[in-house]
Amino acid sequence: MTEPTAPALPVVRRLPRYYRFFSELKKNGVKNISSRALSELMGLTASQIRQDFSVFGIKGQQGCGYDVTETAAELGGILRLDRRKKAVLIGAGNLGRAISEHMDFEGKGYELIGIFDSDPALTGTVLRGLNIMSESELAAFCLANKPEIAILCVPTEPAPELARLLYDGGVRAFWNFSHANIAAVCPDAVVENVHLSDSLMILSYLYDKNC
Amino acid sequence: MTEPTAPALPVVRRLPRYYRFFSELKKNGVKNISSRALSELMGLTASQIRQDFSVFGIKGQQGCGYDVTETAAELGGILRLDRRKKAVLIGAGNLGRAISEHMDFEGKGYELIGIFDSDPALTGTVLRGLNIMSESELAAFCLANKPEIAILCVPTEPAPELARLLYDGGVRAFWNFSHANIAAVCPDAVVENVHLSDSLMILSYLYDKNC
DNA sequence: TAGATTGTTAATCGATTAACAATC
DNA sequence: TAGATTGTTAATCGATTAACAATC
Repeated sequence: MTEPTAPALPVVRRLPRYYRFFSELKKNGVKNISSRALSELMGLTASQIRQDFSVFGIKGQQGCGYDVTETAAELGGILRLDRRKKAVLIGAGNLGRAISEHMDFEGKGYELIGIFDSDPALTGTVLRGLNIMSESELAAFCLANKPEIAILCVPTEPAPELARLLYDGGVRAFWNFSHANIAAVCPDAVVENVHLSDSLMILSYLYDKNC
Repeated sequence: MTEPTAPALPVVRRLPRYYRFFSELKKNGVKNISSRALSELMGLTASQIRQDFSVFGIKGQQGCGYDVTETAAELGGILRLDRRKKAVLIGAGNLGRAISEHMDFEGKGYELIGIFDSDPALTGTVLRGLNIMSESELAAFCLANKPEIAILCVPTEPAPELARLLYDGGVRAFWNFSHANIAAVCPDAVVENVHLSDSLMILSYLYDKNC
């Protein structure tokens, strides 16, 4: 009896993009699309699309492709955008403020329930309709409100300790903008890293190569 | 006579991380490190590190590993962090403001020389020491100042047109935070996409799978 | 029915890992 | 010299692509 293997990460990482394209097609009133037509739109091979979809049991119909509305809903369901997730944001500096005001959390099932910062000057000021709290209140807040996900917009140095505090408060998912190794201090938590500076360095490399 | 093949993209994407680790080691006064010790630090295999380094001609010494200072410098050179690059930022909303104030551009060789926004209310206000300009001034600014790189912090809809304007003004590299397909309208430009919302959706998937 | 297109299996391609002779 | 560790080649593993029978 073999365990059903989890979908490969490269496939998972393509899901949000599929979701975006199907949402867009739906908005444009497109009813069906073949893997062939979608492949041209997305710059993938039709084979890969069919292969990816089969991993998640997304079914089309021979002769007329995939139902746009149905597939969009399935992709959203696989990504669990419907599932309600309570989130806290740690760090209300430039990045934290931008993330809190720029992202469409609700559209992805996230509910931002608390914002924390170590700077006393920020405590009590309002961001996205929430009073910024002191990091000293974090542990008690977690116990009382049970957030599941934390967004780490703090510098690399304080990040591991804060992550551990959140972990001990029950948080098991981190959206990590720092360079700290969160996985190392939070076993069996999931960590999605966003390394903006790495991305900018890669651009520098690619640009120069291109010249 | 075969063309020397360009380094594979997965290897290139690991370079900034190597650079960060070597910079850190250097800061900590570490003189040498073996691929084995580094592999444990970074969570990679020693084989992969040696393989990656050999792609870029980074040499160690049998018996005592890689010279930290030297390797850090080589990695920085490969990433062209030394090379001066003039950049413009398009879009001074939440995200644009955060990026402009949060990122260490100088440390990566970037010089932010202009910020643009379509909102007349923002025109003339100061951000990172620069007067925000109207997008109507963009074409003339490019002709006069020759930026090489643009940071796109605008919504998806206006992004392609703005990118094309920049492209016509000589910009050949885009750090793209929108969902627009910039490559489609800017042939032979390099595009590094940052899709924050995709990242947040992946976290949602991974978290739920983990439960 | 005939044409289009899926779902899946097999083939290919590329990336990672293992092994080891060379050598500091 | 002996031990450690590289640089590189060969083996393995995994992901992508091609092919095609099934079928709407």
